[in-house]
Amino acid sequence: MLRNKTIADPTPVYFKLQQEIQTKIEKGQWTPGQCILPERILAEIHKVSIGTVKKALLNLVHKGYLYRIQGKGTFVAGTTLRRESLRYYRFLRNFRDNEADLKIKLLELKKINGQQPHNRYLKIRSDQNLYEIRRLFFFKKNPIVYSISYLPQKMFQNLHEFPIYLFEKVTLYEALEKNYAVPTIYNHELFGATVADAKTAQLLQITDGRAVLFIEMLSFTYRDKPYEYRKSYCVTDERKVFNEI
Amino acid sequence: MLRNKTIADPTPVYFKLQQEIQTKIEKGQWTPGQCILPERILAEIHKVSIGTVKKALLNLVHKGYLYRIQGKGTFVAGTTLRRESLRYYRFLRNFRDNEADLKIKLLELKKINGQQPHNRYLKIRSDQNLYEIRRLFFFKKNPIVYSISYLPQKMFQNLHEFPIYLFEKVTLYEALEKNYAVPTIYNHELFGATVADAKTAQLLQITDGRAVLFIEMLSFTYRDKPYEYRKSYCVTDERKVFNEI
DNA sequence: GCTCATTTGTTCGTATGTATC
DNA sequence: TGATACATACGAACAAATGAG
Repeated sequence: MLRNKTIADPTPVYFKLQQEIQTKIEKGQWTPGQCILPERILAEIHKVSIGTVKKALLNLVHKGYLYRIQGKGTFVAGTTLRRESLRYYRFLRNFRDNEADLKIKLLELKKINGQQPHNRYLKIRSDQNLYEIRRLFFFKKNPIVYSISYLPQKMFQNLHEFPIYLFEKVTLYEALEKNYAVPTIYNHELFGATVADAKTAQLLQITDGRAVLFIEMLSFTYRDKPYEYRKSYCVTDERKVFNEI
Repeated sequence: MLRNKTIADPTPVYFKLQQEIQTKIEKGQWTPGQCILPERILAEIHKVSIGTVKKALLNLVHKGYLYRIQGKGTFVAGTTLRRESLRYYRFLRNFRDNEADLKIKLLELKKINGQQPHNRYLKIRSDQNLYEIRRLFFFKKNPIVYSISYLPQKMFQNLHEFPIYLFEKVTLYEALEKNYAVPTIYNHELFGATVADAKTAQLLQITDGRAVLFIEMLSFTYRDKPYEYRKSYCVTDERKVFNEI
C-alpha cells in the first residue's frame, strides 16, 4: 500500500478524499458547525499520509466548505463563511457612508401556479408550483425596497407554515439555510432603471411614475441549482445600492 | 540551519517568502507573463525546503498573482487571471441572454481641476488635478451607456498624449494596466435610478426625463489605492446590467 | 496557574510521477 | 531521449493553540 494510484486512474488521492468530504457536506450528512474527524484518524481510515489528508482539507478550506482552528479541530462551514465572496445589497448614500439598517415587513406569502419566465429561470417544469413572497424593507420608517420572491414549492415544502417572524427577523437566505439546508453559493443579478407602477409607488410611498432601481436576482445553491428568483424595486434618491466586487 | 524561525519572529518562513514575491510583482519588478525562478533555485537561495517554497507559490497562485504550468514553470499573472473574481458589466436582456458586444467612442479627454467628492473618493488632496474621460458605449449603433471617468493626473502622467484608439479599442482598465502597470484588484459600486438630464438624454438618444440606471464606480489597485472614479448612465429598457456574484 | 493530551500549523527531506521542450 | 520543472505522496519532527483536569 505504498501507492494508492494505479496507471488506470490518474485522479490524485487527495482529490478523491476532497470530493468525498465535499459530497458529505453538500448532502447534509455533515452539517455546519460540526467537528469532523482529526487528520490523523482520516489518514488511518483512508490509509494515506497526514500530508495527503492535509492537502484535501486545506483545499476545502479554500473553497469555503471547512474551517480549521489550531488545537481544536476541523469544522464544517456555513454560508456565512463563504459570504466574503457573496455579497448582499447594502444601502449607502455615498462611498464613505455607513451601512443602513433595514427593517423587513412580510406583506404576503402564498402558493401560486408556476409561471414564466420564473420556472425557466428556476430550472423547473412549467407545471411545478411556486411560493410567492412579497416583502417591504424599511429604512427608518421609510419604505425603500419592495421585493417579490419566487421559490419552488417542491423544494421548500410547508414554507407557509412557518411563523411570520421568520421572514421579518432574518434575511430570507438565512431562513432557508437553517430550515432547509439550502446554502447560497452565488447570485446572478440584473440591474435596470424603470418607472414605478401604481401599486409599487403606493407601497414605496412615492409619486406614481418616479424612476426606481429594478433588480432581478437569481440565487443558486450547490450544484448550480437555482432556488430563488426575486424582483426588487428600490427607491434610490437618498441611498443607493452598494456592491463590492 | 535546521530551523529558520526564532522565538522573536513567529512569522512563518513561507509567508515571508510569499510577501517578498508579491511585493516584487506589485512594484513591477516582476512583470506579467514573466517566468520566475524554479522552486529548486528559490529553495537554495532562501535556504528553505522545496515544500516551503511550494507553499508560498501555491498561496500566490490562489491569490491570483502567479500561475504554474507543469513542466514549464511558474509565471507572473496579469489582471486577466484575477478577473474571475472581478467582474465588469455585461449587458443582457434576461438571465439566459448572450452577452452584448459594445463599441466604445471617446468623446473627450481633458485635464480638469480637482473637485469634490471625486478627490475625496480617490484619496488625494483637493488641490491635486484630475483627468476627465467621457465615453459613449454603443450596442449595434445604439448608444446605451454614457460614462465619465476621473483619474488622478499625478498617477497617470501624459495620459492625454496617448492615441485615441487606446481608449476605443480596449477597456480603460486594460489600457491602464498595460501603460501604467496599474492592475485592478477590486471595485466598489453604487447603483441607483435617476432621470436623464438634457445632455445625457441627447447623447443616449432618449427622450428628456426618462429613467436611466445610474452607476457610480470606484476602482482600486494594489494596497487599496483608488485610481478611478466613474459615473455611468445606462439605458436599460432593452438590456440590463448583469452582475454575477 | 499549571500540566498534559489532543489537534492543527510549519518545516524538513525524499522519492516518484508527469508534462514540456 | 534526456534534462528540467512542477505535481503528488510519504513520513518525521517540532511549534503552537485548545481545553480538560
